[in-house]
Amino acid sequence: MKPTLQTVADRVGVSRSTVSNAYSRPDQLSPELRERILDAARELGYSGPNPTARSLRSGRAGAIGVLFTTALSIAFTDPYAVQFLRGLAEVAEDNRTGLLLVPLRDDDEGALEAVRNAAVDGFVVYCVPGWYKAMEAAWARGIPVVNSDHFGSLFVGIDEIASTRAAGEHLMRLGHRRVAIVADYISPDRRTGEVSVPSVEDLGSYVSRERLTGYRDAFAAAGLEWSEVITISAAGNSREHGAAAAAYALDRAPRPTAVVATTDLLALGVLDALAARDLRPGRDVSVIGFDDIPDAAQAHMTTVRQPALDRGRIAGRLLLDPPDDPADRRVVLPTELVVRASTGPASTGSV
Amino acid sequence: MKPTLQTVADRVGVSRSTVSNAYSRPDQLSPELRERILDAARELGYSGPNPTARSLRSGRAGAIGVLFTTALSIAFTDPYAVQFLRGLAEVAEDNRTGLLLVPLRDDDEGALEAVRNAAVDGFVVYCVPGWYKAMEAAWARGIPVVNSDHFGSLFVGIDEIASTRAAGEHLMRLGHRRVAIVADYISPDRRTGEVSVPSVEDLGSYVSRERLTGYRDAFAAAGLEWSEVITISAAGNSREHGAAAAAYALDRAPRPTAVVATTDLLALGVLDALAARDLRPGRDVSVIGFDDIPDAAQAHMTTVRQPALDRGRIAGRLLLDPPDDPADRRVVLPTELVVRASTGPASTGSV
DNA sequence: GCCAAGCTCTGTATCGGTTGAGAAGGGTCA
DNA sequence: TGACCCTTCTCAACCGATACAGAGCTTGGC
Repeated sequence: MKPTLQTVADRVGVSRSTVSNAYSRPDQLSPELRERILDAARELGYSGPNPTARSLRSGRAGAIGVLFTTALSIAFTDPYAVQFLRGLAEVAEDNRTGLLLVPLRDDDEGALEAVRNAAVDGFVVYCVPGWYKAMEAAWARGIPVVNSDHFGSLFVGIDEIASTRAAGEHLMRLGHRRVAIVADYISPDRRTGEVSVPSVEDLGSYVSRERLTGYRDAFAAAGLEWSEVITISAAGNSREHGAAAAAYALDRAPRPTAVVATTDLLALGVLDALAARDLRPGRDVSVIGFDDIPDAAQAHMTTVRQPALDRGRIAGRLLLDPPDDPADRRVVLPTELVVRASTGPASTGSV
Repeated sequence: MKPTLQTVADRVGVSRSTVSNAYSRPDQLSPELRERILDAARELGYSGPNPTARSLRSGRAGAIGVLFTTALSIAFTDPYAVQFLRGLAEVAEDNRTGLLLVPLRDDDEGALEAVRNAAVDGFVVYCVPGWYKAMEAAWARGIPVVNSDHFGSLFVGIDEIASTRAAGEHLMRLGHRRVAIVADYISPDRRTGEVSVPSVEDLGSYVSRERLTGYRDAFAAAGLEWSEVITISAAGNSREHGAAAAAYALDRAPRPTAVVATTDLLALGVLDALAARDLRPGRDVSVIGFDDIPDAAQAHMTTVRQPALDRGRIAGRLLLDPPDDPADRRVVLPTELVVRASTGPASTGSV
């Protein structure tokens, strides 16, 4: 039988409360008694109060739930995601809180159960497209949730629309009129290939929806109809998927003069696809990404910089100490268009 | 006030147990009553049994603790680590279990508390060098621990010594006699630079200790004294640190004809350092890594392949269902020396 | 010398469920 | 008709701790 508080209490001849205090509120008892208690505990092999029991009584789980899509590895493969997580972990660490990764299965029922069963003080929704019911379940738990789409929930993010609108305007100023967009999560079956996105508003994924909206608006302002823009679905957010998707843009005639992507990882894949075809970024085809991960700078890629680390940190703070004022519950961080060599004037050359 | 089982029970007019059964043991009550209960729950905004309370009673936390060193981001930056984690997550998912990342602070006391406070069913020790007391605390919890150094604990790994011995023999066969080793966690203050490692056995990090031992043995068998081998500490396991460390080997005279590293990430850094000096891998200087991450193949780098995904999977299985037979509690997976272009005959040229 | 204030420690209620024994009611079978 | 069983639900104990009120004893101020 594992020792409990009571075991130790009996051994020392004090009450259970006193042993509890020895661990949780050292100022509540004399140092000598505390020492005796800790000695007895050591002797009995008692390694401190049971975390679960403590959680139940104190009402604090000591963990933040992080909801993931199925592909955990993909999530960790994205430097942006890792940075976000790191910011989150930093704050969690300072608050003596852990990070509970909740892998969501593909089947809805399993995902719901996972969310309902997670012993956490709050959830961060992370790379989870809106069509998962899991977000709903998280919200139903009645604990703080960062970045759900629910009204009144906590939010930290950027002005996605304005960010890509700026990028789009940059492209329009350069004279591009044949443009392709590579995006993740815009086809429900998650395949790679050209898809028709008649109304951006109906997209399930928040991020893709907003980023596409920004581009659409910028293009519209310059007189480029959305229906003329080629939208290509990538099966996942990775360099390889980006390259595969880019093929659908680059191998058609007339070839687009610009290919933009909703993430840097996808955009790096587009650059790979250019290289494979001996096309020069910024001259033959302009490319824009999103996030500004370290590799983007190395690749001299134009992109939108967003503060990933800060996003994570703020998500953590919002969760662990939700502000009362509704205005403070939504934080919008600034972004910046970083122009590098991968964008240039539209090539007027043939095909 | 949040609704509880009792709230729902009162509403429907049944006992608390019955409501509990409605969620956890549907076969114990009539379908109609169950429906009525679930309806009432929905109406009251009750989202299922409190996970913490359930854990307390049932004795299952529903999470595996993953102990990390401080730099969470570093851990996620290593593709090997990500693969391992992915294997673990896969098994966890199948067992309706989450992954609790426990960030360990630098100060011992904080780390201990984090370990003692984690509501988990077991721990996986992950990139934690031996000098952290946290491992001790995990063991003291009396729950399964994978890969602690304790006798009788669960273990999944590879024969590190034999792996690097094979790599070392490969190097010896090629005639190399001026060799440098780049390793992480071999200097307590974690700085970059040449360090003296008189006795490999005393190294705190299990992994570095074993891998260096394998090389030492292979070198010794070929008549190369350990004291003649240059050992260089890297401040962390990353490409950049690897490159920085490599400088201490490459910029000396006579220059070593081979530089081996304890991880692929470090070895890739060594290759970067070679490139910066216009030295040809495999011709001017031979390089060997460890892990065989995808980038290693792309860089044509000789390395030791270990099954990261399987390691994660098996770690998970050991933890969630520890075998009774002590023999089954230790799993040693096979490795393979993958010879690529980064190793070649020792260059006999001047300096 | 007396009362208030402080310091230590105890007792009891409670956190929100799960569990196994058993009660009530209806049906089957000889 | 009575013995027996099955289904459906209730009861009371328990999981391992924390919170809070208050008891007993020392101190300190006046």
